This record gives sequence, structure tokens and C-alpha cells, in this order.
Amino acid sequence: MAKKQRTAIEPTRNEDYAEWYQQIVRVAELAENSDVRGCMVIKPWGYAIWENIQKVLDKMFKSEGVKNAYFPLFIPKSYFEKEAEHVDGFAKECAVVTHSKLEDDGNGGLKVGGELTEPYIVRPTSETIIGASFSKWVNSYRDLPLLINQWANVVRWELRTRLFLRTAEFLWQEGHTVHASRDEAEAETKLMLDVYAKFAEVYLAVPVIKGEKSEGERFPGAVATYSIEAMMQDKKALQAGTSHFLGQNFAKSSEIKYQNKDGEYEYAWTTSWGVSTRLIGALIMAHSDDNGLVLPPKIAPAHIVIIPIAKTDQDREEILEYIKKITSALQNKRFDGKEIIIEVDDSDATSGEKNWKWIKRGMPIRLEVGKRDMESESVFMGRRDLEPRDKKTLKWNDFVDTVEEILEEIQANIYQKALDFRKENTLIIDNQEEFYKFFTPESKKKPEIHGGFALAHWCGSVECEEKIKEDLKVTIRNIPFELDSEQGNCICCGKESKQRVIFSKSY
RNA sequence: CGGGGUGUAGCGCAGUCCGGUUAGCGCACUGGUUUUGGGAACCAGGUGUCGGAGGUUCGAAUCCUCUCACCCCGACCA
Repeated sequence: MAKKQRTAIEPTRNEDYAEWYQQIVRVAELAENSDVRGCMVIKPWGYAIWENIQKVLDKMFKSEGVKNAYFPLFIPKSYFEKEAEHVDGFAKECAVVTHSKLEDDGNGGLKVGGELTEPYIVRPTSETIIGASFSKWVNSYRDLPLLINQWANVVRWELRTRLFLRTAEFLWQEGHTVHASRDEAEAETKLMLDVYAKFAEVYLAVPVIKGEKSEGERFPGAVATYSIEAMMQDKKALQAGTSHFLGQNFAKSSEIKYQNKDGEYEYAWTTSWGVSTRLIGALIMAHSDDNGLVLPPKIAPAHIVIIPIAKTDQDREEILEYIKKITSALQNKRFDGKEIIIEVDDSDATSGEKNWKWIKRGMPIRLEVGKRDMESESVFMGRRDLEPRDKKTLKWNDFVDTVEEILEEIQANIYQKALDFRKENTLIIDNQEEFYKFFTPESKKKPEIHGGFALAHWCGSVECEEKIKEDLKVTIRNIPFELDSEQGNCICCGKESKQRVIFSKSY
């Protein structure tokens, strides 16, 4: 048997996927656990990814007419109580502020004091507090539509946390809009879902499936919830973004009313939509390999690392001069309409170590520049979408001339790889036995990576959804828009069905 | 929140069952020498309130009680 090739990340995806994920987060220096239960520290490299996500999305929202605003972190308990389903959905995971000060406890410590008359809830989502403002802001049909977004942190007291995927506190954006008609609100809900899908596919290079959530998976208080679902490399689904049509539920509980053209008062129609730092989890699990993080160039904090390779101080000086020539030529180039970000790793680690460091952090392009390259006016290029040792020499000015195409190609390759993976692991299944087999690992003790997306018929009943969940831990991810309605029989009960849905295990 | 597991140096771990020199190993780190185009070698060195709090004991990383955190599997969820 061939000797196992050394990988930068151990264990590999196949050996232990969950542990591999944690290693990527650690080794790529994205985030770490803090001393606060369930809360993470996002490190500079990870935060830079989030900043890029913010930049791009913010621009996309604004071009749809959405404006940013900011609402309080604290929500009075009474606001929460107004929407019954909403309370049910979030009550079990709320952090509650009940006191306003700390006092000397006489033993060198502190005790809490100043009990509040009404407890405040640290926002798990802001529908109710934003609704309170909206009810004041909206008076006339002329005030509509009202399109607001907030970049914020929210707290959900999760019992089981995982860095980026589910943390007690996370960063996100939440869009909240108000409309005069049902149709307009529904159109907005879908429009924002389209924005998310475009963002995921074009920037994160993560192919997603848009669709509607089943009733059981709906946002508490929503009339309809739409999601984008992505496949991770362990073949599980990750919900990467949601957009909710809230009907008049929240308008009624928050008294968001407007006067129509006839002077009559009507309840407005609202939507909300959000994506979170979970997207970074999606990014990691969709693309990274056994050597570390793989970043799509369009979202990477930097595009190129240049590693000088010098034997003597004098060589080093000359090589750095040569590198300066390359970087200043690159300054005139644009990728995705933006400046190309270059890191020159002049630290005194060995070239091998530096090389691997940047592989692990997912840098799209590595340029190794030594005396040989300098003399031949070349650079030695490694790409993160290729194998670590699959590197080639090219003239430095050719590199500068084609850098944009190279980055585009890396972006496209990463996307294509993820799309191919999803296709390979998406099956149309009409036979129940096959369906159960698809979702059952061969080894029960240490389940191997198995399953995927099953496109199967579903009659629409909660009972069938529940049964499959209980038997296989498989849920309906969404009812995809892209699948046309089609006659068939429910994979569970055999009754008539008009539509296939995506079944999958999920995060 | 239920079941299981783990906390010993920055990271990975041994030592714990059966208490007993100064708590150890590998990697990383610091200094030096030789190296240098693919995760360098050798020499020297620093690093720990053994997760925390109590208790038992002449003596606790080791035994007991409580507690906290993390990981895995559930339930819940973005």
C-alpha cells in the first residue's frame, strides 16, 4: 500500500470530519473559543472575511433601495409577548437582563443589584423592537415601502455550539421591510432570497438551492420562509440564508398601520431576511481540503502572497527590489472591480514553512520569488485550487497581465468543484427502500460520510416529515423553486404528491 | 437540556487505575552554529497556579465532593 501522503490538516475529512472542521478553523486562524460559554473570538483573518461579506452584501442591499439603521440590543419582555408563535420559537434560548448594577458584596467581590422593573431580552432577532419603531414611522401609503437593514450581533442561548456554525452570540444582518400589499411583500421576500443566492454563488462560490421551507421548519411567526441550501463536503445541508414573508402577523402585533389612498387604515405586510457569520462556516465546509482553508478570491482578505527566497542578505535586498517592481505593476490591476491585495511574507521562517502557512490560510495565489526567478524575470506560482506541489514558472509581466484571469479561473474552479460535488451527491429517489439505504451509514458506530440530497416526493403532511426525521434524522431542507411540479407518490406514505423536495441531513 | 468523553506548557499528548524525588515527551518558542527552491539539522535554553473550588492525607495531577469549559451523539435552532 502506498504511503499515506502527508496532509497539513489531521485528521483528514474522511477520517473525522467534525475534527477536521475544527482544525481548519484553528490552523487557518479564523476564530477560537473564548472564556465565555459558546461565544467565539473571531481572529483577524476570519474577521477580514466577514468584513468582505459585509462590504459586498451591503452594496447589494443598497442597490435594492435598502437603507441601514440601528436598533437597541435590548428588547423589553413585553414586546416579545406580543407575537405568540415568535415567543414559542425563541423563549428557550434568550439571555435576559434583570439587573442594572454591581455592588460590593463585603467580601472583596461583587453582587448584582438594582433589579429592573421590566426585564430586557438581549435580541435573538429584532422583529419586535424594529416593529415598535416601524409603527411610528409608517403612517401613510406614501411611507411605503420601508426598506431597512441592520448589521448587528444577536444572542441565542444555544445548548450545543460550534464555531461559526452555531454560537451563542453571532454577527449577522437582518433586513426588515414594510409594504402596502401582500404581493409586494412576497416579491421583496423572494428578491432578497435572490440576492443571497447570487452572493453565495458569485462571491462565496457556493452553489445553493432556493426554495420554500416546510411548515415545520418555518421561522416562528412567519407565513412563509424561504431558504438557500448548500451542500457541505460531508454531504450534509447547510442553510446559508433565510428570507421570511411575515404576512400581517408582526404588523398586527406591533400595530404597523398605514392610511391607504381612500383614507382607510390597513395593516401593513412585512418581511425579514438574514445571513450570519455562519456563512464563514459554509465557506469552510464547502471548499476547504486536507491541506487547509480554500478561499474564493472574490471574498479572500488578500489575493496574492509573495514569498521571497534568499540565501544571503544581499540577495534578499535585490529580491525585495524585484518584488517591489511586481507589486507596483499589480497596483494598476483590478479584480472584480477592486484593488488586488498582496501580502509580502518577509518573515524569516523557511520558505517551506511560509508556503504551508499560506496554503493553510487559503491564499488564492502564492508567488515564490528567488534569485533564479529574478534572473529569468519570472515568478514561481502556486494556486490554492491546485495541488500544493503543482506549481509553475511564468514571466512576471505575463503574470501581471493575466492575474485577473487567473483569479477568475480560481474562483470558477472552486465553484465548479462544489457544484460537481453537489451533483454527484444529489439523487432522484422514488423507492422507499433506496431512500432509507441512502441515508443509513454502513458503520453504525463510526458513521462514514454518506447520504447527500435526495429529491423525493412528499405528500405535504407533517406526519411524514416527522417520521422520516425520526427514522433517519433527515429533514426537508426546502421545496426547490427550480423543480417543476410533477405527479408522484410520497416517499413515506405513498400518497399522491405534486412536488419533489430536498431531503437531507443538515447542520 | 439528556447520554458519553476530555481538561497536564502555545499545540498534540504520557503520567492518574495502585497518592511519594525537582511533573515529563514531541512539535512550536528563544539564542547559537551549519543549512536553505519546498513543511531543515545539531547544540543550548525558557515555558506549567496538572480547568476551578472545597475535602481526605504527613504528602494530591493522582482519592472524594461540587463546579466550569470543550468535544461527540441526541433534542432545539441561523
